[in-house]
Amino acid sequence: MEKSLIHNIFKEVDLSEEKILLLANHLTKVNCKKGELLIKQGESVSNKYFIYSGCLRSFFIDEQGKEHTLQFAIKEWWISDYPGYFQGRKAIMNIECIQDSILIKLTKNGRDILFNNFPELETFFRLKFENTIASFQKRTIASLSYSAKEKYIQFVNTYAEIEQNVRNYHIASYLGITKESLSRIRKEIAKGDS
Amino acid sequence: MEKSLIHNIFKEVDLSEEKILLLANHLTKVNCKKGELLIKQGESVSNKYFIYSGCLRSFFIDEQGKEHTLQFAIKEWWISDYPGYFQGRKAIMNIECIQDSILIKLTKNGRDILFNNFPELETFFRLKFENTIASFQKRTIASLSYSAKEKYIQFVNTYAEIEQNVRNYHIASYLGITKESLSRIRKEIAKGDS
DNA sequence: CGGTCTCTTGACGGAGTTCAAAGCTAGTGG
DNA sequence: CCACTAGCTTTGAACTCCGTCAAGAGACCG
Repeated sequence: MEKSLIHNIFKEVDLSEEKILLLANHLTKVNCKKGELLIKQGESVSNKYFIYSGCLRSFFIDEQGKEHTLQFAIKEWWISDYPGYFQGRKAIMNIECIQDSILIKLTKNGRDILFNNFPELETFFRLKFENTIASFQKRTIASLSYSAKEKYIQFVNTYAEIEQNVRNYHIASYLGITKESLSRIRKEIAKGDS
Repeated sequence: MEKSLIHNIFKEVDLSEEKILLLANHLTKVNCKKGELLIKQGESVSNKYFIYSGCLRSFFIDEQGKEHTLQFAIKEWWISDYPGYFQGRKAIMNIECIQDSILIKLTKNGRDILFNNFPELETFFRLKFENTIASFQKRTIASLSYSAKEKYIQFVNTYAEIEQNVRNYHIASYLGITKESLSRIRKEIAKGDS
């Protein structure tokens, strides 16, 4: 894989030539078309993906067949089914490509090898994880405390770039409301702001 | 601090005498009475706590003065305000001792020193973080997909030990419902099971 | 154009909230 | 050992937000 991509992914890490080579051997570039499913609920999970460009989402289908979006991921984010990737379980969610995307794939094996040979990488991922956990805490607070309208406003403020790239009904399913409710909320906000 | 406690905290790590000493220098045992607040919303966050015995919870107070429980922590769990601890922000939540507890405190400084001198510890915490992230994903799925009754049943099944140690109104605020709703749900379940 | 996907609108229903009051329970002191 | 209190839980009635179902209006693409 190209060196420039590797620098793009591991911005915060000081990389020797040797380590770049090591990384290049364990990362794979993947082109992915809109609509493709990279991970499927119930199947085993081998990879984690870095988004170089494009947009993905993870979602869960419940017993009634309803979709619930867990996460959107745009450029420079990582995405996977974490119970599957970290704990070796079957995927509890799907990962879907919602725009043509260029991804960098890291397999579980590759990851183990890199962690064993490359302690800085462990620090790199630990820091990412800390930020992820902090974000999850904030999202949990939002979902416990805010009304549908407040959640939508916070979403737009926090993820303006994502909001422009995804369908409204995906946002609704991320916020835990129906597309009809979101439509009414948007109408109300438009009215109030004019 | 006692060596036995250190083994209890870092079960998965192979510890040399030297490293035990290093750990002992940076961990502090804290006795904490029911009702004490260890971290307060809006203040800075210096510590992370391992629960040796007892029970804590983290909660957030919204603009209307309502409490929302984010997490319970019982023995062998870690707890803190993560946006504060990881990212140096002011605490967005409170951490309250809900039973007389014995805690092990790890300061941010202590943590940095330990990470620099002790790579295995970085691995130890990375693995903890991975599990935390996987749990957050599962909780997010639950909060998006399940009815109040289903969430309560899942909570009882997953955290039976916690359920016996905390007040119902704390559980209600963890599930995102009112104490009255939880009371009605419990009544319904009791009726249905008999 | 014609079809499919997305967003909007309306009427109705239901899960959960709110507010107020009463019933429990456990701890405290006489 | 009982009485009192404070904190917790339960119950009821009215209300509200959001979901459901169904239909229509745009928008996009071959």
